[in-house]
Amino acid sequence: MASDSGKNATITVTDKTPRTDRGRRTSRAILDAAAVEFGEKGFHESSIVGITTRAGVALGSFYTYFDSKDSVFRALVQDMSAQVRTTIGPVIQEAPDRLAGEELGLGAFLAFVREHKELYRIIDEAEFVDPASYRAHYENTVAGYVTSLQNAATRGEVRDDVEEVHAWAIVGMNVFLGLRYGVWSDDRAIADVARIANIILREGLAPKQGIGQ
Amino acid sequence: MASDSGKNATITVTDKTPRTDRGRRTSRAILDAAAVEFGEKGFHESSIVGITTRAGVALGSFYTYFDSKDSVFRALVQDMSAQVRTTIGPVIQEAPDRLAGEELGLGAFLAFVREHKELYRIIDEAEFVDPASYRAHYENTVAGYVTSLQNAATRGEVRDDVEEVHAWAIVGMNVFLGLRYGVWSDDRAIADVARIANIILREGLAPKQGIGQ
DNA sequence: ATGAAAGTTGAACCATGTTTCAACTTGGTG
DNA sequence: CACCAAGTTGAAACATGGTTCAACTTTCAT
Repeated sequence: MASDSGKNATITVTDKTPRTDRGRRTSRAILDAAAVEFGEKGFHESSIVGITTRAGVALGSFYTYFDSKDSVFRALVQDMSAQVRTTIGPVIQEAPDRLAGEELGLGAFLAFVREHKELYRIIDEAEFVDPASYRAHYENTVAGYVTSLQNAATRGEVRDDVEEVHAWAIVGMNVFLGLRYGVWSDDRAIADVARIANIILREGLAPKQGIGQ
Repeated sequence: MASDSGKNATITVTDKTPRTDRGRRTSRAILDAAAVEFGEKGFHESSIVGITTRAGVALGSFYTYFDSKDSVFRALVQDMSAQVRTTIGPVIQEAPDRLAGEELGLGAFLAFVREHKELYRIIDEAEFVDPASYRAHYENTVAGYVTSLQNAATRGEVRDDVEEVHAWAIVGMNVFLGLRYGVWSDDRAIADVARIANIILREGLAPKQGIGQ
């Protein structure tokens, strides 16, 4: 107001947000390339040159849109974290009840992981590259689970003492099943894995009771 | 036999194994220091200088016993992997039945993790630094679980269709509980966490049945 | 058309940290 | 006591790759 004349105050926001379409395109290209590069070689083996080469832009352009190697990685983690939530969440909601939702959700998760092995790796590596995001990712996930499970409890769909520990257990289960049957190998049908895991959640590992034996 | 004369064939084994007591001592010191350094700063933030300084030896001594930074890390992963197995295995065995063993085992695991947060971190980071060892670690763990569960099944202690998927689910559950309640925070009593997780394994999440409701 | 803002470029700078190596010390053996 | 293998040392060579920057091009509003 005082020292500036124009309508558009020229703040020193050396914001790295692209201002034109061209910029947005390049920025996107770099982000996508980074996802591929990080997913393929891991954070430390990856290089900015590798990223910009994949993206088909010059090295320097990277710094037009990102502050550092860490910062793209962080951006990516946020992105993936959200993507997972957005993909799986709705699937769980649609199910008739929470436990059925759990099976569908795991199925969707496994499918998603198989389709995006890179994403998985990136989130996992965040434990070391960007611990805060990693923790945030799982704490958010778990928080969502707790709420959703407790709602289900009021509807009598799950035991009424569900709490955080249950949520962490389920999430851990799913994450490992994702690693083993999603990332490492496709040797088992997604539906089978999801079904078996779901039986654990429904009945536990105890031997079938009352069927005679 | 043919070309060598002495009793002790002078092979060119530029083996880095220490030959004297002094050597063994130094080697141990370096390995221990490496465990601390890696556990504290992670693989990539760690440096050889950091390790040798902690160990109280000169930089060069490192290369008397190890080939590279990667190689100590690998040695360490093997070590920890074995340590976990050796600590937890017996605890499970001692239990009256498999499901009880699972609860005791998880308790022991949580205690172990709290006592050795570094170790946990090292094994986890192996996923990126030394993927083969990481995978081997968990595949071994799971293989042990499968055998042990199937034995339990023949004794009627768990459902008789237990297989790999169940094992991965349990391991994943335990790993995440270890991360959350062992590494990240001590805010919950180990026994409580182990008990709740065990109830999941015994009964699942379904609401208590037949108690009225 | 034209000027300025936005975007692009890649060589050069720089920091970091691994690995090598030749001189030196230690400790035990004949 | 002399000798030698084993061990120790840390300065220097070396490699890698993140980050900067000043010149250049494109875009678009006036």
